[in-house]
Amino acid sequence: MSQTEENSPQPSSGETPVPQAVVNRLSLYLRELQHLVRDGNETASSTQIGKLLGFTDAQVRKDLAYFGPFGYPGVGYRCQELIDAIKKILGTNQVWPVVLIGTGNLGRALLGYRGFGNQGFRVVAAFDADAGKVGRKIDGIDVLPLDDLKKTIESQNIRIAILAVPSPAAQLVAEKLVEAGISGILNFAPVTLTVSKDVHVVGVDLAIELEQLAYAVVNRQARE
Amino acid sequence: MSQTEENSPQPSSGETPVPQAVVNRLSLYLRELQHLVRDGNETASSTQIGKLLGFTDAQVRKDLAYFGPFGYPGVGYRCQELIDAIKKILGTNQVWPVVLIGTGNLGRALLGYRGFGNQGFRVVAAFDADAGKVGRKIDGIDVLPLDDLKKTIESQNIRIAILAVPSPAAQLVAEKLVEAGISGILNFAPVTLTVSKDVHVVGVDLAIELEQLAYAVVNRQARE
DNA sequence: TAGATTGTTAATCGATTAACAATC
DNA sequence: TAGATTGTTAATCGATTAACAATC
Repeated sequence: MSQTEENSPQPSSGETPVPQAVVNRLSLYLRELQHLVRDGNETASSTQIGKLLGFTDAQVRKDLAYFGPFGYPGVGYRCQELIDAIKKILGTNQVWPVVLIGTGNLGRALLGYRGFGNQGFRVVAAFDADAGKVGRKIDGIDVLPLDDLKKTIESQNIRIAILAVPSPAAQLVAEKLVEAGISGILNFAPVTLTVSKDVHVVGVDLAIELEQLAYAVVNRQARE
Repeated sequence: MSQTEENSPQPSSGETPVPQAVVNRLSLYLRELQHLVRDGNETASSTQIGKLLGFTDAQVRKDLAYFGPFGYPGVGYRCQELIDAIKKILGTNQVWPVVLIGTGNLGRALLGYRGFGNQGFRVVAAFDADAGKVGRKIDGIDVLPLDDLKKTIESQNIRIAILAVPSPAAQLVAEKLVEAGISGILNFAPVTLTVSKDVHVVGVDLAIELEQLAYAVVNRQARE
């Protein structure tokens, strides 16, 4: 843990803030670079990276340059070095303990999801309002009662929560999370959460993702 | 089914294409309007809708106006009417049959997810490469062998697939889907899929979503 | 009518791309 | 050195916001 902002390579406050779109692509660069390393590549140029992701080379360079001069003229970017740099920027060079609320269908799947661990996140506890589910272990993780939320979050200094409860409960649970000191919520309930400005919410609405596909298919837009 | 583009209210090709960001927000408007109706609201103004979602009133009006003059000056938008209009635009005024590939942790959770049905999607079949899983029924849906993919997709005229297979298999399965005639893929594998330009891919990478949260938390950006 | 709210135009703001000197 | 590729500036492009006449 210890996700403090000390010695982070982000532009210090006061400078141009990094656009959200850039931070999003940063995660994609990271993922792609990890694949490149796995395939045995030592370096990659902005053109190569861009081709893989469908971006222009200029965009790749500009995005990365927000955070520092990582590239080597004439050579490109050293993959592993850039991976380490991006992880540090995103804060995933260390492991974040996270809690999961809601052990329904989706919650249980998320508990078993291996992708989190690979990228610097570890679900340390699960919570459920249903007394019948409390006390179980799912994929080795204890299911605790909601009453233990604050205690757990405070004692383990947890900053991020995954919210996978039914829609009608989402707002209330979100408020409990904030009250317990959480600063980031990954919300799977298809509702807009209202939280104070210093709490960050990323929403994943599976139906919305399908709707976007439906629209694209109906309008048969060829990409590019 | 019959997701043809006949009598859709989208701007006919040749006119200004609607920005992707607008289509994304359209889904959010839909979701919010459905909540408003559930709460007994007959009409809503652009200011109200914007407040709920954190957008300006001007943006709400401009977004909606891409698709037609849905509002009533002095009154606002009639919620149910706008819901119906947006559904038609997105293509979800009819039910889309979809297939799911991969019945691991995540795949099974998606099979049980109720949110799809509410929004115009129905999973009609699941597929798995593992012969041991084939033949089962999960949440009432048959698990079929990958060999049946093309047959199923063609016979039921399926356009959209949900891909929840392990990363190493994703690209290959995606190619099979495209070969079978799929035009839209909701991809949960943390890889960039390479498909022909007329196939649409929406990616959901759960680790990336958490990374975005981590960045926001580390940089403790107050929103707004 | 007066009040509310739309659709739309013009102004602003921000993000992407192209181009190129600097670098290895 | 020649070739490749960066970081960055300026130009372009697109999206958001403000303002307001038109409408109910």
